[in-house]
Amino acid sequence: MTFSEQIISIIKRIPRGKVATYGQIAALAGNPRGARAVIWLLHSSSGKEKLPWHRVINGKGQISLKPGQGYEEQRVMLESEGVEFDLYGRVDMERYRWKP
DNA sequence: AACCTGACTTCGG
DNA sequence: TCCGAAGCCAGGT
Repeated sequence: MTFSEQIISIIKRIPRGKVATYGQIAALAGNPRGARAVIWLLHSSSGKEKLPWHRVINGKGQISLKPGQGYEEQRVMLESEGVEFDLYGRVDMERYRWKP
């Protein structure tokens, strides 16, 4: 299994209504420092691999996409799964973080 | 092989 | 708790 394949399979395991951080995924794939590599993968494979990319957010518990660049879409996707956002667009990690 | 990019993370002030 | 700087990874050019 290559690092990239690990990332793909891991993201596919994230259950509905839960979210994971880039760093968390990288760590599960065996590379605690590979958060940025995860980003690259989402860019290259989110379309063809049918990944639940919307369940991946940053460590602060918020969506990293900019409004008009996919932010709204991701937020709607998550809310439709039951994930709630506060006034600052952050989610309660203690409650929604995916714990494998 | 060097350099750049990207939806990050961590640490110090 | 918030902001900026520095560090890190994989793939493409």
